[in-house]
Order: sequence, then structure tokens, then C-alpha cells
Amino acid sequence: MTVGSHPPYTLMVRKLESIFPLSAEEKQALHDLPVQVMKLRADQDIVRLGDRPFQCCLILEGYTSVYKLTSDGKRQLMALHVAGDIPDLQSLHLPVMDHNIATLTPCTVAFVQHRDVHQVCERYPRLTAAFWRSTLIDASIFREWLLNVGRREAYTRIAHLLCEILARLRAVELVEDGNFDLPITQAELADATGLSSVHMNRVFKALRADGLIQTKGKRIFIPNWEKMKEAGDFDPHYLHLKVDDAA
Amino acid sequence: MTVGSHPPYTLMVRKLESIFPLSAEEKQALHDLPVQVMKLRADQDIVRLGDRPFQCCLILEGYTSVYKLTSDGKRQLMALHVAGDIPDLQSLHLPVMDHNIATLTPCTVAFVQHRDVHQVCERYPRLTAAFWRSTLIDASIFREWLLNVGRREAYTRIAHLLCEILARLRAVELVEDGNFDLPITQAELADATGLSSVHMNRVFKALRADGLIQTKGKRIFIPNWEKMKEAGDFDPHYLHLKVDDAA
DNA sequence: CGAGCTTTTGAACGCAGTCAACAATTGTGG
DNA sequence: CCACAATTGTTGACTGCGTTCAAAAGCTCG
Repeated sequence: MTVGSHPPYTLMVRKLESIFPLSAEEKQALHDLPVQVMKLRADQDIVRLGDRPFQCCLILEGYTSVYKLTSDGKRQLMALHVAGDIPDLQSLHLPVMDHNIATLTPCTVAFVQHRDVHQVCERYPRLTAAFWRSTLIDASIFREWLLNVGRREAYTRIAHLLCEILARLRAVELVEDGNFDLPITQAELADATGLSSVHMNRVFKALRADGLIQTKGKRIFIPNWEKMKEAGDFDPHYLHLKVDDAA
Repeated sequence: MTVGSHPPYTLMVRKLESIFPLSAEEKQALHDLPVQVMKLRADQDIVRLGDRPFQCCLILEGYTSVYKLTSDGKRQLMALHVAGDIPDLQSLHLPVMDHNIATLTPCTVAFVQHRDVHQVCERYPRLTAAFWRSTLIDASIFREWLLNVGRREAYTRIAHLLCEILARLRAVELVEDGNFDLPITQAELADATGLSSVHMNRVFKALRADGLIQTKGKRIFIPNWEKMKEAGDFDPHYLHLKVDDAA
């Protein structure tokens, strides 16, 4: 089952190809996976801590995030996911969710049964490697976020996050000329960086004042990528992109 | 090749079994993997950022850690690994290292060629799942650390780290009665929690004053596990241990 | 056009960092 | 086994980055 004009897997295949070479046959096998497409509003949980999902969810449109809460209710985002990503691929081999996944914006997502993924992986063993690698890159990104939150001051930390978003959107060709949509709130960016929303706002102001970013509504423009990378102490190697889209 | 009295794989098998059921045949296959055993001093890098390793390293004895540095030299530890762990399993499918792995204490490690791991996984596909799951649990731990560093205050954060160490040592039966060896410095614990060593020291003092921990040299005793879990906002689910060793 | 977010700004506070000195412990060579 | 060096742990004083609380100003969208 596919969705009207945009076959749901185009972006996923593009994403997987950005990290792993796929044959035409393998790509076709991915395209042929049966899916169920759904539209979700913003701020909806897709899966919750403790769940035992029997399917994976593929983002076709919108932003989602992985998050956890402390017992006193503070929220930390652990990852942002964009079109083409499969945020809960790990549920294939870890039955119980240890975190939540929620939409940050209205989203279109496609659900694929674990059973079907396991089948296609058995038939095309290189897909196992591709999916495994994808989960390993997720882990690499967690590590970089840990460095970011643990050891970089707020200004650098936020610049780094913006660099990562730009680099990852480039890999799925959603950036034109340093411009991209970031339809999420400053409070959410604060939760992603372990800061308060007030401080996030102040640092944003400073980044604008320093000419590193320009904002127009939810659209962000980064005029000087080299300067921005330096401000964010950003080295894209941890994203493990085959083509260095971030250069 | 094995090492004298302790076959190198006993602990790894014990560790893998704590997260994945293995058949006798699969265990034997792991035992039969050829390895090269080495002793390393403390503070030695095992692999470095940018390396392209052709082997995995299995800890037989001692503590190692995954770490990264910011461009201005601040260090963040991302994980601690103990006997039985394979800290760089991910190099099987991510050719270029995006982080460093170093010994924190003198260590005995066994190196296994990627080639041999791939072979045994082909022959026993369930081992692929076991190893994959192991890397997914590593990622789950990164997520919890991110929550810890991003959203918990120093006191809770340190208590949480100590809880995790205890729970993981229990899984490989290296804890007796709430007592365990933690032969790493406060400065290293500080790097693991994103704090300064001075503050680490002050919080340690507070934890002692509150009766949550007792220290004697490098030996730590946690008299009241329930209280400690509460102080550390610790819920062991994220470790995905089959048997709930942490209860 | 008004309700409800989201962004922005100010003021005051506090957790944790830095710097510096000293004590305790561990390791090493003689 | 002791003496000395080096590392690790401990404490105090001061500073500062980022938080909290509160209120106002801008947006967005029925």
C-alpha cells in the first residue's frame, strides 16, 4: 500500500542511501513493504515508555522527537527526526520501549510491521546491515549530544544543534541555500539542549546579533556555514554520512 | 586461543546471556572464536576517533570508557565498560570511529577480528540479533545519560551514575552485598557526569553525610539500595536486563 | 478580534565552576 | 621498607552562567 503522489519510501530510501549503498533490488524490496500511512497532530505520542510495539514508524513529513522525563517532570529531548527517518527502529530488537517518541509538528507517518521488516531482512541480508548501521548512527548522535550537553556552554551548544539540523536536512535535500524550516518552538529546542526556554531565547538573540543566524518566522537562514560550524564546534563526521553533505 | 585459568569469553557470554537467551551451541561458537589477549596500563587509548579498526575489543578485566573531547579540550565520558562488555562492537558496521575508547584502570582485553565475528554471525544468525541488541542497549544507556546530564541536578545525577554501575556489575556478578570496587578517580566520575571534579568531590561528601554511600579506599558500599534508587531517580528498565538484577 | 501560544525582557537568585592551597594516598626507586 | 614524587582528594573564597519568576509584547488561528 502506498500513498498517492509520494511513495512513502522515497525519503527513507534516500536517507538509507546517504549512509549505506543499496542495490536496485534492495530498494525495490523496501518500496514493496506494506505500510499503513497516518496523519498525526503536533504533540502526539507515537509510542511511550513501557510499550511493546509490533511495528516501526517511518516519518514521511514533519518533525518528531525522542524524549524522556525525570520523575519531577523535566523533559529532555534525545533526538530529532525528520522525513526519511525511522525513529523507533530499535524496537525491532528491544521489545520494551525505554523512551517516548512524539510528534513536534503535524506529521505524516507510515507504520511497517516488525514481521515484514524481519522478512525483508532475511531475504536481503545487506538490509540488516543497513538498518543496524542506522541504529548505530543514532547512537553516535546520542554521544555527540551528550558531549554537547555535558561540556559545551549554551552558546556553542545551540549553534551545534542548529548545525546538526542543517547537515541532516541537507542529506535528504530539504535545505536550499542555507535556508530551512524549523517549525519547532524555542522551548523544545531548550529541552533538546538541556537549557531553560528563557536562556534559549537569550542565546538566540545573541546568535542573531552576531550574524550567525537570521530568522523569519519559522524559517532559519545561516549566511555563513564556515563561521557557524566554528561557533558550534561542529564536525559532521559523527553523522557518518557517505557523501559529506555537510562540507 | 584462550587465557590460562579464565577462558576469555566466560564473562562476555554471561553478559550476553543477561540480555539475550543463548543456546549451548551458540555459546560454544562464541567460546571458539580466536582471540588475542593483551594487558594494558591505565589511561591508554584502545581506539581513537578517526581510526578504522578491523577488530573488536572485549574487556576481561578492568574499566574502560568511551569519551570525546570538545575542541577546547573538555572531556565527556559517554559510557563505562566493565568485564564482559564489548565497547566497540559498533565498529563492526560503522567503519570510522567517532569517539575514543580508553582504559581507566589497568585492563586485560581480548581482541577479536571483525572477520571472525561476521563469520560466526552468518553461521548463527541469532548471534547477529544478540550483538545488535547489545549495541541498542548501549544506545539506551546513552539516552539515559543524556537525561541525567541534561535534566538532573548534580546530587541526583551522581547518585544515578552510582546506581547504574552497581546494577551493571550485579549483572556480571561482581557485587557482593552492596559492595563493589570503583577504582576510578573522582575527576573521571566528574567527566562522566559533566561536572567539575571539585563539585563531584562536594557532592560525594554530601552523599556520605546523608548515609547513601560509604567509601573505603576504592571500595564503595551502598547500605540502602531502595533509598539510593530514589535519591538517583533510578529505574533500571533502560538497562534491558532480562533478569531484573537491579531489583 | 480575541484566546492561547510563543517570544521577549527584566530582576534576583543559586548551582556549579574556577582558582588556589593543602592534606591524604598511592606509587616508585633506592 | 623507607623516602620522596606524583597523583588524588578536600576545603575555602569568589565568580558567573544559566535558572526562576513575572510580566508584557507578538503571533496565529479559529
